[in-house]
Amino acid sequence: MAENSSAKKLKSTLIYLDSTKIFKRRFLTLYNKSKEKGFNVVSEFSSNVGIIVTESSFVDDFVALRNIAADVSNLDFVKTQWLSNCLREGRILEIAEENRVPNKQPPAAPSCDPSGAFSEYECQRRTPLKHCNLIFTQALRILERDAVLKGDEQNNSRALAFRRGMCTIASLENPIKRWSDIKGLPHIGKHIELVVQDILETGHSEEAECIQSSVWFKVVDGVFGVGPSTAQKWFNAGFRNICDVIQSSDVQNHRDERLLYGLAFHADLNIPVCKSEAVFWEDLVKKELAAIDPEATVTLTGGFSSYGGIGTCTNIIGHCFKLLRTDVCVSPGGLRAINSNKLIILAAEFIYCMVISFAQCFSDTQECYVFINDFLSDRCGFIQYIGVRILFVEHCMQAL
DNA sequence: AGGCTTTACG
DNA sequence: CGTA
DNA sequence: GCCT
Repeated sequence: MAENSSAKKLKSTLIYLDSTKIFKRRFLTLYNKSKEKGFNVVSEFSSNVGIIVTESSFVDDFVALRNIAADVSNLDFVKTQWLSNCLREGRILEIAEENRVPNKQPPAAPSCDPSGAFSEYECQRRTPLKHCNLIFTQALRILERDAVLKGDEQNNSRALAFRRGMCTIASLENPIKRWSDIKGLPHIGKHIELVVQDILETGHSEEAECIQSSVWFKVVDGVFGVGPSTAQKWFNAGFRNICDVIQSSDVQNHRDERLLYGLAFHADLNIPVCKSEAVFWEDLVKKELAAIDPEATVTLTGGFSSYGGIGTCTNIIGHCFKLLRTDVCVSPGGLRAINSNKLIILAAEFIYCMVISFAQCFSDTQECYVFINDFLSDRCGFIQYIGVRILFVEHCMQAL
C-alpha cells in the first residue's frame, strides 16, 4: 500500500530534465518521448520541480554548473538512466538507489603518500604517465625490451626486474640529480645504478644505445606481432631491417594476421597517438552511435582521459541500447581519414555487443581501416562470429 | 639459492 | 605464440 | 636483475 501511494506521489511530481552535459539529440529524444508518455516533464528549472534528471555526476556539479541558488537538498537527483527506464516501461518508476546522483565527489582515496615516501605496498605509489625522469626510464625500457625479446626464462625475469625499477623511478616526484637520490629504493640495484650513473655523467646510456643500434634490435623491436619467438627466427634468418623481412618469401611471415598488419603498418604504428587524435575518434564514434541510438554513451578511456598525454592506442567504450557495447581501440597513425562510418553502423546493426579492437588511418591515402576482433561476447560469454569482419579484412588485404 | 603477475583470446 |  |  505504502508503495502505491508513494508511486502515485511520484507520478505527479514535476520532473526537470537538465539539458547541460547531455547531447542535444539525446535530450530532445528523452524530452519528447516523456511528453508523449504524458510524463510531467519540463525543460526549465523552477521551484515547483521535485525531481531533477541530470547527466551531472554529482549534485555539486549540477549546482555549480547551473548556478542554482535555491535550496536543492530536498529534491530527488536522478540519472538519465532512470528516465530511460521509465520510458521503456511506459510509466514513472520508483527511484532506485542506483538511479540517484551522488551528492559530491567522494574524497580522494588515501592513496599515495604526498611526501613521496615508499610504503610497504607498491600499489600505493604514484604511477604517473608523464614523469620527470623519462630520460632514465626510456633507457631502461630498451634494456627491458631487449630482455623480453631474448625470450628465455632468465631474461624474462630480468625484464621484470627492469620494469620494476622503472616503476620506482617513474614514481619519483623530482628529477634524479645524483645517484644518492635513488640509492636503496626498491628494485634499484647494481645494473640500474650503472645505467643511471652513466646518464647522470654523460647524458645518455651507452648500453641502451648499444642495444638500440644493434641490427637485431632494430629489426625486431616495435613490430606488432613480434615476440621472443619470431624475433629469434628473424635473427637467425639474418634479416637486417624491416624491408628484408617484408620482401622475404618466408611463408611464416605471411600467415599470422597480426604480423601481417605489423609489417604493413610498421611505420604508422610507431607514431604515437596524440590527444586530438583520440578525441577525433571519440567524436566519430559518438556521431555514429548517436545515429543508431540517441541514448548511446561514448567514453574515451585510458591515459588520454586521465593525463591528456600521448600513447600508443586509443580505447573507446560505447554503450548502446540493449546489450550493445562497443570497444574501439584506435592505433597510431594520421587522422585525416573518415571512412569508418559504414563499419560502425554495420556492426552495430547486426549485433548487440562488439569489440572493435584496432583501427588504422593512412594519412596519405585518405582511407581508414578498422579491424574488428573476430569474436563478440556479451557478459554471458556468448560468442559469435561477425560477418563484418571478413569484409574488412578483405578491405585491408587489398591495401597490402 | 630460489622465485618472480595474471589471464583470455585467436 | 603474441597481445592486451 | 633484484629480492628474501
